[in-house]
Amino acid sequence: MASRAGVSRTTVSLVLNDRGESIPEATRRRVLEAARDLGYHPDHSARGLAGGRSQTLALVLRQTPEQVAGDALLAETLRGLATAARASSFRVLVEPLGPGEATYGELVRSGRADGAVVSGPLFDDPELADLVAEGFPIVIQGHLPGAAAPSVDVDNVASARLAVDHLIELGHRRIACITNATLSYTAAADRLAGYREALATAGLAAGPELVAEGAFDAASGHRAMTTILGQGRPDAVFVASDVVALGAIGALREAGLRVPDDVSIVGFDDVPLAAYFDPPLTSVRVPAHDLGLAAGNALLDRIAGREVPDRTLLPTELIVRASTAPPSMRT
Amino acid sequence: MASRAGVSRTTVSLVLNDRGESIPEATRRRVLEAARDLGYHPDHSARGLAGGRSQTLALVLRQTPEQVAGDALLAETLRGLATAARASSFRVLVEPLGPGEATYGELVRSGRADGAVVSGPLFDDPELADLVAEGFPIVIQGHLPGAAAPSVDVDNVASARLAVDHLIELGHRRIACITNATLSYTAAADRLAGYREALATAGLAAGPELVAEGAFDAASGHRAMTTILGQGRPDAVFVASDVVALGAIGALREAGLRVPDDVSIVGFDDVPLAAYFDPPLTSVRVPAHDLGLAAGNALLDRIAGREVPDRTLLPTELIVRASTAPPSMRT
DNA sequence: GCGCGTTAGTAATACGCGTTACTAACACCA
DNA sequence: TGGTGTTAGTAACGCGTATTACTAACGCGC
Repeated sequence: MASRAGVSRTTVSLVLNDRGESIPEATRRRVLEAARDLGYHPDHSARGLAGGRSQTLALVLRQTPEQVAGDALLAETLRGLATAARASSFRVLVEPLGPGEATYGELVRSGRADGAVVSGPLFDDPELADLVAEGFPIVIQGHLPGAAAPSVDVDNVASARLAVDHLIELGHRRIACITNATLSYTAAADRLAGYREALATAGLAAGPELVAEGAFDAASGHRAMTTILGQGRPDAVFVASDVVALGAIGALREAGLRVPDDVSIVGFDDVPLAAYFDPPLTSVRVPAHDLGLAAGNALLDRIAGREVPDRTLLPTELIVRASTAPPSMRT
Repeated sequence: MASRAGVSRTTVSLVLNDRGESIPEATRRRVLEAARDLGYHPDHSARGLAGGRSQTLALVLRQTPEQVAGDALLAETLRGLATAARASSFRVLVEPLGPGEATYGELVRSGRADGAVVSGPLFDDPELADLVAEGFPIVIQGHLPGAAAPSVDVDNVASARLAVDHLIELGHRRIACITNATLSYTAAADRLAGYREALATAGLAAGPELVAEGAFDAASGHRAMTTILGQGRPDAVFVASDVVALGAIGALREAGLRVPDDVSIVGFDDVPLAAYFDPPLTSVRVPAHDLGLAAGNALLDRIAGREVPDRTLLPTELIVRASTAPPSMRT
């Protein structure tokens, strides 16, 4: 113990935690110097035991490995979360859950983490409900209808409208949609709902032949686009994921169609590479870093016992690039 | 304490840690049931304090925020690391370091983590040397010449040769190279060295006008390609990063050149989207998951006091797609 | 059938290392 | 001399693990 440098552990503790109102500058400095010289850092486990806090936030990834690998925004979200955590001297523990593993409860129950941000598919997650019921601080990243935990997300419905309205304003009429995932994912369902709302508001048709489901990766976008093309060529397509959109663009190219001359495309996420797709992709920018930051802050608030809004929706922004254009004159 | 269910803490500890050779099945079951009913999990801090272990691996990211955001393989590596960790009931703490922050030492010194995988730029990292000197288990992901810690990486020189040899075999003679980063990054220098070796072996020229530096992102690839084109058109280009390659392809397209008809391109990393670039990119596949797995296992070995090879190099594989083809007959 | 060494099964106890009351020592003022 | 701060130390606690200690029950010899 650094107390070897002249004082008791109590004093050391007080100084190192800035609780030393009553400690004169001289003593304080002595302690600080000794700590530095010895490279002393209070043992984290001991602190946790004494204080009942681990100063750790868990990030639970419920996605499949493939989704995790393909999620271009994950790193950013993680950075945001870590930034929020560090501002309160917390750290982030990442727990990627394999399929079928739903055992992150131990993390919070054992006090390994003081709370958790849960991200990914959730609809069939009894563990989440248990933990929330037991009063553990949990924040959902994304949206889970009916969950008792606060959630942080982008406004998927409004964002999709943003994208589709852009296509409508350009003059497109026959607008298709490729979802980012199966509709059991609320994000996918919400984006599709936004698409439908936009069409309805504009009085445009939204027949089922204009909608196809993607599944996170480019391959699924390719398939979905092919399906849609098989039922007639749309003027434009709203693809609810940039990665899926890349596959869709490939399918269009193979069908001999040009983007945006023949078909306009809007993506979603504004992945770092989107600006370098061919053509550069018009997309809805998701503030990934802020999402992590907001989730982290919400979780820290819950841990501190503060009130947190049930639902936090971050704004998105449409980034217009070259994949969208007015319909060409040629029929 | 779960001992409320009939026995002493000692017994509980023995049962829960499978140390109970001398505990009859009946008692064992009783303890297990009580623990389940109460949702009891031993307090992690207390265990850490008693055992002197936190069962935590730190992943320290020394990269800049932009590099982290653009690193398409990070999630995979993290997954691999987490997989290795969990197999020994460790968890992973991620510590993204902002520029100028070099203070991850506290993580290990305070016992918050039992060891660390350090990834990213390292050449100016005195903290790393200190920690290694103090005997903390550290594994470097990547390569830092002169560091006293074991490292895990792909064989960048050999991998680059793989890529360039492919171009040579196709019949290309004037082969350019765009690095993935500044040459102060050993990975970039090594890949460039591999390129040069391949050319030298084949007796081809490698003039400085054929080499340009990228810097992690697509924009830098665009710039680098433009520079190279300004000094004459190459037959093929080895771009030491898929992301950078995408920018380079864009520059070629803008210059009116077709890939692979006019210029062949080989990338590096085999990012998930590479197969959907236009054209699908020939690339060197980096086993990101295995890299994380290997780093994790090496670190766990060090923590357990086992010997670890100084340097582990994982093999890569060339994935041939449509961005490379023999030189066209037209001059 | 008694005494005793064994062994099995479980409990008691001593840490580990901080934090946080609470307390003691000392100086100074009234 | 008693009051009042100031400064720092003592002791209790948090909750496991590991080691030692104990208590039955058991086997065996006489």
